[in-house]
Amino acid sequence: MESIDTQLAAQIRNDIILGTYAEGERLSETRLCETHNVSRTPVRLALRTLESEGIISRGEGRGYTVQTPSVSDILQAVQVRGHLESLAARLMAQSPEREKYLPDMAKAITTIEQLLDKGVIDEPMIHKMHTANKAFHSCILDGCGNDYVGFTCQQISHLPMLAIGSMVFDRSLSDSPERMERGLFRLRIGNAQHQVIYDAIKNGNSVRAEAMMREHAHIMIEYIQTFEKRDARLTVTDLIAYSA
Amino acid sequence: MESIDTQLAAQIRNDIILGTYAEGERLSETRLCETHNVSRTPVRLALRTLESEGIISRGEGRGYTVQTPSVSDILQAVQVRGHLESLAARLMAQSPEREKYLPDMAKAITTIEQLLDKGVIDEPMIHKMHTANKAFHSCILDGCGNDYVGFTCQQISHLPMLAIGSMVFDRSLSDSPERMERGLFRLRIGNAQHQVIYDAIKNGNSVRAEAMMREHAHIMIEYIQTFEKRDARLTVTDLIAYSA
DNA sequence: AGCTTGACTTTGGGATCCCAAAATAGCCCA
DNA sequence: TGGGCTATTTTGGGATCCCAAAGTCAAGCT
Repeated sequence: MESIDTQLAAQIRNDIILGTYAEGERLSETRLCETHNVSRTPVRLALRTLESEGIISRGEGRGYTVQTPSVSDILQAVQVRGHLESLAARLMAQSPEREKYLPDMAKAITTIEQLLDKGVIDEPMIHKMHTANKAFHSCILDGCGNDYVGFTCQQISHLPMLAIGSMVFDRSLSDSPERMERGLFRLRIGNAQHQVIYDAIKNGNSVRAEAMMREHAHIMIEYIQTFEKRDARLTVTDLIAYSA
Repeated sequence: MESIDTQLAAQIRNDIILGTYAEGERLSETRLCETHNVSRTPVRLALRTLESEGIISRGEGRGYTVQTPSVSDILQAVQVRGHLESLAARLMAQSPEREKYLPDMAKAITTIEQLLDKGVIDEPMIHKMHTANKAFHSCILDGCGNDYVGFTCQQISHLPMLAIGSMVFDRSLSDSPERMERGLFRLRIGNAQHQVIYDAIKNGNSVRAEAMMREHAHIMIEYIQTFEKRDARLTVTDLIAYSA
């Protein structure tokens, strides 16, 4: 059982990300107590947590002000995470202990390959893809030997699309076969990059590992930007619908 | 006036970093209440803060366990920060709004140059150096256009040597003139790198800006490693004494 | 009428209390 | 004597209370 303050933090975080509160709105402890039917103790702990996440901020005077993340914020955070992952890839390629993680990485690549060979993108497939992708990326963060890379990634992982191994799926691609094909193609490119990253890390080619991971991370940014082009009014809520 | 929980968090953090608590020690809320003569409310808030900083962790069961950072941890965190700063330098070189920060950066470089020309390293000089260095690095983090770079840097800035603009000074260098000269030489190299980074950012040369910032960050790591070579039993406390 | 000042209200920080879960220790039975 | 079960104590989560500081409003003064 999770403690109330953790749940509460999750709820409020969700509300903020989904835009329930207005940007810059001041939220008071007592109000949150009433709306969520809890006492002030867990509320205060939850607010403290959210403050450290940067989702709310304790400005001058009373009360916390809401900092609703925008699509542009998400893109920025994705860029930071990608950059950190590229460091992780480089470090792992130089780490003597990388052997331990290589089998899991290879397995993740194979799993993704098999999923793609089926040629369909549906909910269970997306879920399995996400699991395998997460496994692959976690291996690199864990195996790089620098705990702070993973730690700093964690610090922004509460944002939408920023959990480790998050992927973007165009939900509209099941509309037409050609779009589906395009979606699959993009995912195949992603997995080909996984393979290159894997080989580079295995062979100790740190420069190539870092460069390819950077490119790999860049794919998500570009993909999100295509969404923005398609719909200039893209919201964070839309993005969540696109993420796994 | 700072709230009690903030002070308390700072105190406990300090105690942990200085090694007052044993690694893996379980610290209980009630105990901290007695030792610091406060009630449990601020203690709980402080522990929450420290948990989000990764200095303590809430493992299985009761109580928090202390995670004393080691010299190796500091080195890892410095590496992460350096990598993030290299991203910031690249982004700033690509940002159209970088103009605004260029004068302050130039000024910081000039200030450091003038301080170095005096040829002495003493406390007030170190303090001024730190201020100017901090100004330079803050400009890049602020001017890169990606708020999350600075944010993630903040997340590890509670560790020793990881505040933005932290510098390393060999306290033993005032012993002999040749050591002093060597210290000055190292600082001059650092400022020369500042100049290169500044030029690269100004001219929009993002590749060079990133590469030079990476090199610049690497200097601190190497320097700390020379301390380790000199004294294999180097502690975090020693490091703090070396930092500005 | 506008400004100032003082009373009242709101709100957040801190302390204390209560309770449930967990750790511990002791006890009983095989 | 050892293993498992229960009783006791410890500890942390949540609620409530108190107080001081900040905000607000209104009345009085200029």
